[in-house]
Amino acid sequence: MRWSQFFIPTLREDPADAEVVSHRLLLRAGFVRQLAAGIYSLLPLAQRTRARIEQIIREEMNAIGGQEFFLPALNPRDIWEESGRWAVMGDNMFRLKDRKGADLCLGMTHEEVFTAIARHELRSYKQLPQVWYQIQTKFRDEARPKSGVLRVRQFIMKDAYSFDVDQAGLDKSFEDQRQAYINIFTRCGLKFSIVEASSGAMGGSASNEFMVKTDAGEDLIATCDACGYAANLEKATSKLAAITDEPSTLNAPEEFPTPGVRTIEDLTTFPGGASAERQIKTLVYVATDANTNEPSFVLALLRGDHPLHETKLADAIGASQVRPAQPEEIRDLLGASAGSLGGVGARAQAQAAKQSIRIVADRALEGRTNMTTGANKDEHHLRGVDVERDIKPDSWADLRTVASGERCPNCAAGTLEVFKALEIGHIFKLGTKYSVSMGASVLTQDGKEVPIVMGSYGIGVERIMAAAIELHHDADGIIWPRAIAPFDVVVTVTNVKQAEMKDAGERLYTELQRAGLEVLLDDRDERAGVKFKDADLVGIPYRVTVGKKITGGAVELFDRATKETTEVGLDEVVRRVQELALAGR
RNA sequence: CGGGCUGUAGCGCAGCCUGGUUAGCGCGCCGCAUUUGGGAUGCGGAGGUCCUCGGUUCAAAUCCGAGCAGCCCGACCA
Repeated sequence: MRWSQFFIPTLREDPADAEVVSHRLLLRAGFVRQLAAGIYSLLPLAQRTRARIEQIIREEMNAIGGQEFFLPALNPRDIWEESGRWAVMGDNMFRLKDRKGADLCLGMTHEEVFTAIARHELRSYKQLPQVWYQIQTKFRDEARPKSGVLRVRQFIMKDAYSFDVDQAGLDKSFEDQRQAYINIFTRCGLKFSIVEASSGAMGGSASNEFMVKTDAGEDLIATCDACGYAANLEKATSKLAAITDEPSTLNAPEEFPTPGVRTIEDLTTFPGGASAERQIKTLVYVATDANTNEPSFVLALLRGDHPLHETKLADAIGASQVRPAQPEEIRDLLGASAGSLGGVGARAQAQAAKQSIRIVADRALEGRTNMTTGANKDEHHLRGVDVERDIKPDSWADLRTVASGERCPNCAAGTLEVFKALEIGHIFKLGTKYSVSMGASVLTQDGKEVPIVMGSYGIGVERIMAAAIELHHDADGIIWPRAIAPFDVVVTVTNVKQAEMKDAGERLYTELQRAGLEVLLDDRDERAGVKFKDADLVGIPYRVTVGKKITGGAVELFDRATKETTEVGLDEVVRRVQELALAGR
């Protein structure tokens, strides 16, 4: 392409609304323009990068036997009713009606459509496994689109689905996808972590997220450099130093007045109180059951200095969502305000209020004795509490949020660090959630009908683009990883009015293209400085500068990443660029 | 959905509080000249429903009301 004819609307100044780096640079370098909140147009440069990313994805998907489809984005209501997600998706789903008044939606993901195909066409174990994928537009009516292309309402996703006859088959398909993802993101020049994650409303058993560490991300992950342990904070655990409780002289908890004490912190300084590690934190939640949608009360117990992770609580009790109880709800239930709550006698209190509660205790409380907690009576606490003897939790679960500096759960020496991260891919073992609800089954070798065991695997294409920028940029602009740059090399003619330079640039342009490279020829009648600035901003990995040295048969080769310039003879520049650029593919 | 902020030329902004000639600045854009290796200089020029609707007023970018849109924080997020 010739720059003079190619649409690259670069901006000199930073756009006012762009805060995150990738957003700012995608706008400034002429890759995208915003149409509405969370809706972006990809301009020709972005379209080229997108095509390269998609090509890498296709190659890796095909390498594990994936077959490419293209499904409709416009979906009828009925399949979403069958899976139960017409209701579950709530306001996040774009809905519309056709002329007959029938309900339609725009696809947020495609489990339903792929499963609808599978149930009609897959009959026998002999047809399995199948790995189906597509690269397609997804629609999600985000409550708050933000951060440029990172959180949007319309985006491109590679979504893949595997269909197996049994769990062992799924394990293999999942592992294939995992390896393909590693290849894809590595080829795209991204440094990433694979973390254990909660599968949430997708259902299913296991899931891995592919995360890029960046402050532009919205997730928090914990990683251990020593052993490579990595988990989303909604799953992460850590090793705690053991606490030895002093034996209590009490056979039962003893109540004592604590005027003015409203928090764990207050009680640590209260005469006769207790340090935070020796207190039990009692939180009241209202949980919505994932199956029945019925609300119920849950008491979550944690060590006084440990924060609750709500997703862990929801996962632990099979709730689709949890919310903190309102102050009035708490008073009706336990007869006291937050600040004086406790698990001791809580069941009886709730029963008296004609409510039932479930008590879930964090594992850090296992075996703990002689602790202090609220008495369910305002400004009174109990001391000498033995968690198992006096509270008898219904279940134990990991509920606490880990923090930087805690010990790795997976190795002896490591320490956890918590980082902000951006999710670029997510793979799920779905199991039979959709095949059962939508009736997709096959016959096994011994003639038994079994639901197909499914997996679901997604990659956000624009997020790869944005993550690459978050990771690779400097004060002058983007530094594209070579494999996904919109062009391999830009030939910059410093002065197009000088015939010798112009001609040499044209010749190089042709020769580099013949060598199999994607080449941009900067043939604009601009000053050299403008062209250098633009080339840096757009982030093309290599620049061949055709300038005054052309009279001596030499040009300059500029490396965008290192900013090093080397003088190269005209006769060898094509070979040099070819070596460098193709090495990155 | 709660809280905060913003809407004036393609982009970045001033003007608004305290209403009053022709709405201004920088960048970009067009023409000419001189320049030509890191976002040139001079001269000339084009470009505006001041977000929308309604109200107050002799007079509204400016005051009042409603609405719409965008950004940020939070809640939410297959």
